[in-house]
Amino acid sequence: MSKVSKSTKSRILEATECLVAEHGFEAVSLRDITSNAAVNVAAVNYHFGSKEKLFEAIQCRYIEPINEERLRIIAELTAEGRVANVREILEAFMRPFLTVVKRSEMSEKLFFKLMGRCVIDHQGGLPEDMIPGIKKVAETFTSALLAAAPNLTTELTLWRLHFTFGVMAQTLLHGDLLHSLTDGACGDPDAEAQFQEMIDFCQAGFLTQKGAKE
Amino acid sequence: MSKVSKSTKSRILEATECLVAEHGFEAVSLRDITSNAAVNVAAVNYHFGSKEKLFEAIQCRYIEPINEERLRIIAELTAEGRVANVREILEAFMRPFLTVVKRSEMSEKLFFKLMGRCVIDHQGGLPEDMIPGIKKVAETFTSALLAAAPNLTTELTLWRLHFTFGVMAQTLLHGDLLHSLTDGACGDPDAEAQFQEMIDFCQAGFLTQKGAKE
DNA sequence: GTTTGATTTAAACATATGCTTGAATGTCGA
DNA sequence: TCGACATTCAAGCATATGTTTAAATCAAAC
Repeated sequence: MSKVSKSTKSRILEATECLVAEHGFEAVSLRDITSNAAVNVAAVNYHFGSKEKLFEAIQCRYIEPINEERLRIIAELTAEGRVANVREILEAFMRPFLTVVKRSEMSEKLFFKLMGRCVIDHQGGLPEDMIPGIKKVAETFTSALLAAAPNLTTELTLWRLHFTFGVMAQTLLHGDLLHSLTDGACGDPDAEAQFQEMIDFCQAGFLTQKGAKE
Repeated sequence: MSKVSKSTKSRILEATECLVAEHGFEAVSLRDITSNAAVNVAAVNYHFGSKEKLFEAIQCRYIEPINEERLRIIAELTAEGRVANVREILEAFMRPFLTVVKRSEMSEKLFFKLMGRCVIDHQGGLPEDMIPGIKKVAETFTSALLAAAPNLTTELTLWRLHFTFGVMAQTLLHGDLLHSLTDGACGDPDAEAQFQEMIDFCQAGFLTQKGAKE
C-alpha cells in the first residue's frame, strides 16, 4: 500500500503540509487540501476523523521528533555532571530543525515555514498529547541556562528564552523573505549560516548584563 | 454625532480591534464584529466598503502614527550630524508602541496584541498606502545602525534587524503569556520593564562579533 | 466465485460567510 | 412642513465551509 503510488492518507498529509506552510492553518480549507491531493473530500474525515485532527497530526509529525532531539542533545551535554555553556544550549534548542528537515521529504524552505506556522499559530491551544513534551523541554532548557550563566535569574532566563523563541519563529517563517525583500543585499539564505547568525544574536542577548552600556 | 453615544463607525472600529487582537484577522467574521458592536451587518459595508477595507483601516490606524514617531525620534537623534548609538536607535524603533498606546483608548494588553497581529498577519500583503512609510523606516534604521556599530556589515544589519523584529512581534503578541504560563515566576508584565528587557537583549545581539565566544 | 471488510465516490446536508437590496427611519436646512 | 440626503434595518443572495450518507468499488480470504 505504500510503494508504487502513495496512499491517500499520505497524499493528504503532504498536500496539507504544503498548503499550511504557504498560507497558514486558518487559511486552508478541506477543499483546498483534497483538490491538491487529488482525493475525495470525504477522505479527510475517513482517515483523520476531522479537519481539526488532521491539523493536530500535522503539528505532531515533526515537532515531537524535534523535541525528542532537543532533549537527547541536552542530556548528552549535561551527562556526568558537566555544565553546558549558553551557546551549546542554544544550539541544542535550534539545531533539531536542521536535522529533522533532512529526515523529511520536504524542501528546507517549505519545512521551515511549516514549523514557523506550528510554533506561532497556536490558536485554540496545542494538541493535548504535545503539551507534556513541550513542558519538559521548557523546564530542561530553563535550568540548563540558569546553570550556564551566573548573571541570569529565573525571571530573566524566561524572558530571554521568550525572545529567543521570537527570533526563531520569525526566522523559520520569514527567513526567505530577507533575501527577496532586500533585492539580494542579504546573500543566499543558506540554512546553516542563518542558524549561526541566530545563535550569535541570542547568545549575546543571554550573556549581557541588565542595562549594560555599549 | 460623536459626544453622547459613539457613532456606528467607531463602534465597528473598536469591536474589530478587540476581536482581532484576541483571535487574529483570519478568525474574525463580519457577524462577530457587528454583533459585538451592536450594529447591523450592512453597516460595515456602508461605512468601510468591505471587510478587507475595514481591516486595512485597522492596520493603518496605529501603525502609521508609530512609523511617524519612529522617524521623528531618529531624525532628532541624528540631527546636526550626530551619530546615535545602537541603544538609542533600538529605543527609537520600539518606544513608539508605548507612546501611541497612551493616545489610544485601548488597554495596553489589547493594544499590544493588536499591534502584534498587524506586524505578523501580513497575509495577502500590507495596505498599499503603508508600504512607502514602512520602506522609509527600514532604510532609515538600517543606515543609522550601520553608522552606529562599526562591526556591522549591511547584510549583518539586515539579519539582526530581522531578529529584532521577531523579538518585538513575539513580545507584543505573547508578552502576557509569560506571566500566566510560568505560574507567576515571571513578575508582573509591566510594559516599560518588558521594553527594557527587549532593548537589552537586542542591543547585545547587535553589538556582538560574528562567532564570538562567551 | 463468493463473501467480507476496507476504501473511495458523488451527492447532499446544515450552517457560515461576505455582500447587496429596498424599504424604513432619522437628520437638518429651506 | 416639506424635501433631500444620510443612515439603519430586516431580509435575502450566492457561495464556501466542514461533515455525513449510502451506494459503488476494491482487495484479499475462504
